[in-house]
Amino acid sequence: MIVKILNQNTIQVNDLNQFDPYAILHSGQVFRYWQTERGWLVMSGNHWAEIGLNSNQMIIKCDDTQYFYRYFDFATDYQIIKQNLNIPKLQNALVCGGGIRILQAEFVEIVLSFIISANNNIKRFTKTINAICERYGDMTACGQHAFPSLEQCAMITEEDFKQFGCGYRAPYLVKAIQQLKQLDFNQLQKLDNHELQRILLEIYGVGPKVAACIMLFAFHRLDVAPVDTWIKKAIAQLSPKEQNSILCGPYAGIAQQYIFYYLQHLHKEVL
DNA sequence: AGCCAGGGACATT
DNA sequence: AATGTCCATGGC
Repeated sequence: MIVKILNQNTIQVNDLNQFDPYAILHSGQVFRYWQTERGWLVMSGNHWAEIGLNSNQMIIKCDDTQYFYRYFDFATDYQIIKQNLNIPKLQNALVCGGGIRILQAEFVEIVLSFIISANNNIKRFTKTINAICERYGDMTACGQHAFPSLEQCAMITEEDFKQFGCGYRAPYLVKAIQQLKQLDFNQLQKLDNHELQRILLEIYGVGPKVAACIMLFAFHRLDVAPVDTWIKKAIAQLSPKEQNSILCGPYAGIAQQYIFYYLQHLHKEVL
């Protein structure tokens, strides 16, 4: 077993080869996390979890173990997935980010976060997202504000979004929030990739890349690979066949995630 | 100072 | 269907 649920608020992680909190949190899936004395604090929607070491054991203390068992995808064995991703050009990235897991984050939070992410940089839009949460989201027991509920989001005006630095994406967000009211996550979950993508692309401000992020990070469609400017540059030097082996297949989304984290890691090393 | 950022809407061809 | 242009704004 990857983890053991000790009680209602505690998960013990046994296999650290497939759980690297730093890599997971810095792989561009989610943006509401903070470093603490012992490790990391993560918020997803209105849920929180603290990941840290207690007497040499990796422990997750959280408000809801069932929620975070699903969030961290602990039912999936990533060792087997990694064995299936025996693509030569992927091995460096796989060694670097071997502890990455694909999270199952909140639908509304992912949609709005990635609309804000468009043609933006991670540092900047993380600030924007957190500022919106601090203004409109409820305070929680962990000391951080929740991501605003859809009802709370619906109170935010275009001018408000602009004040938080959303720029030209402000009107996208206002309309997208109204459209989200008409969608039901549980119903969308039943759709196949093609149908789901078609619906997501109707959301104002959502194009092919953001739709792919929503499908991978909120709907856990592991075969969907978002292609952003970083990934584009990385695969440009590969042959069509190599590109195909990475961006297609049942775990294309995970392969892409290893590459994205690897690029970010190298970028930081250079600086 | 100028390029870039986990792109997308919209017009033009 | 494919391509081109414009977009707010801070990080670097």
